[in-house]
Amino acid sequence: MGEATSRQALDTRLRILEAAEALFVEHGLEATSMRMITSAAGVNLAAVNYHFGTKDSLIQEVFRRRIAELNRLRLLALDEVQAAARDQGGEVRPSQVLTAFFRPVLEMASDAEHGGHNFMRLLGRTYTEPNAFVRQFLAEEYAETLDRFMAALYASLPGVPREEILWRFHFMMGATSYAIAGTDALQLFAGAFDDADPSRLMPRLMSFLLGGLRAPLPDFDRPDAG
Amino acid sequence: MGEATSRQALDTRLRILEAAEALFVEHGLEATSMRMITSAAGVNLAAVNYHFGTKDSLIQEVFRRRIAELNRLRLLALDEVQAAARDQGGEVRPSQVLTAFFRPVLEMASDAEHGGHNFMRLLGRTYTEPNAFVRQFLAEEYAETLDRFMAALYASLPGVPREEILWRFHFMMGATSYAIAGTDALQLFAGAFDDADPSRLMPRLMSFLLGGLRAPLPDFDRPDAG
DNA sequence: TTAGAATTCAAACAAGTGTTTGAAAACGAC
DNA sequence: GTCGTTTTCAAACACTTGTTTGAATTCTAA
Repeated sequence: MGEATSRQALDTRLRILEAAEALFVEHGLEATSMRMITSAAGVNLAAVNYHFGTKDSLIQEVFRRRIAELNRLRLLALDEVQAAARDQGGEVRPSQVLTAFFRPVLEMASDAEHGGHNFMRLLGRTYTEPNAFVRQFLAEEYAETLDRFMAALYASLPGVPREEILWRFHFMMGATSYAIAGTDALQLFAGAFDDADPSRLMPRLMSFLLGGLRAPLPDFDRPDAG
Repeated sequence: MGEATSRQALDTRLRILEAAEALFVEHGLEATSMRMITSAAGVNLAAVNYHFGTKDSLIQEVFRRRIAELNRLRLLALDEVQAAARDQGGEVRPSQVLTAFFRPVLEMASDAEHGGHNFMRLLGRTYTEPNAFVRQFLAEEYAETLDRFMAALYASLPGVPREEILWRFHFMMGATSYAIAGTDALQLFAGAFDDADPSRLMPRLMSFLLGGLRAPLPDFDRPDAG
């Protein structure tokens, strides 16, 4: 773009990003071709390469802008609960840390107006994405945010082995990923989710996550104990 | 194959299936080409089309044979706990239902000898697979097993709304999927899993899942309650 | 050993892939 | 209006994709 970028050029860039995002959700990264993207966006085929360089760079940009916003909201929420705890001389509770991390995801996922809705369905499955460069890039984007949240979670659960907290946080991300995907992706339970009200998803998921986090620690000598 | 199938032809079929499985795990379904499969299997390019028809049929067969075995083990385990409960005049406990469903997955995933190890990593992410025909096919393969397990879980949790049990089971599948993927796939928590002993994964996951299943039901009027 | 089916193989097929090119058009500042 | 830059466009590039073909080979059963 260089020095001057016309309004129309910005528009083209944006149309490509949003068309790509929607198609990535629907068909996956590999199965979405440049021609599918450009024709959906109503722009010339060469526009992607002109504005983004390569398809991989476009993929990267699709993820980058949404994750940046998502992590901004997460860290803002964490700042707030930590400040409130300091003011009251108390400690941040584990549930507050979880809420700060997972609420922004669900809110973006259930927000039909902005494009976040589509994207969150994409993000959930990208964690296990085979494409190496996507994985690498995603890990980098997440690193700082995860560090801060894990530190907060460790502090809120003194005495609990960090290894266990880490694993449980990992499990929680899986549950959340399916929570988002399940609202409109594959229906393994065909037509079974009668009550798929997105506003009820958050409390549903939060009570499950908290239950899992607070569960008795595993006894490695009695593996089947429940 | 028709009337006679030579030992060598069966061998070719099997080599293709196993090469395809390994490559699907590593690169994904779309990104794995016929030529990658046949050269990894050491067979001619046309062999896939000869033995399986199309690439999609091959994909289907890769999933079918593993899922069939997985669900066989699951239903066997469920039969056992249900028979034991009948003999003792008691009821099946929720933890027993969960163990019957999730233990076979983790056992196949941690079994390095048979090919199940690779496959489970693939299965976890296929639940959110964009490819429509794969989703459709997977839902069919799972239908009967899921019906029996959900019925058992409902029976073991009288008084709990089925809608909530369904959602929680859905969350559990997500947590399990990440549990398997996380042991060797993307390391969002870079190098953080010091203790990735597969034999400890089962108790770790089970205590988390049970904690989530037993969590207080969500209060839709106080969404943030924890 | 021989007839017939099953399987393998090299080569080619049409269609689709991401990317590049160079000319045409649209733009913003003077 | 003019100049120089930015952006669009149609066309082509080299390459990969899944699949098909027909001949050569291997197997099985009589």
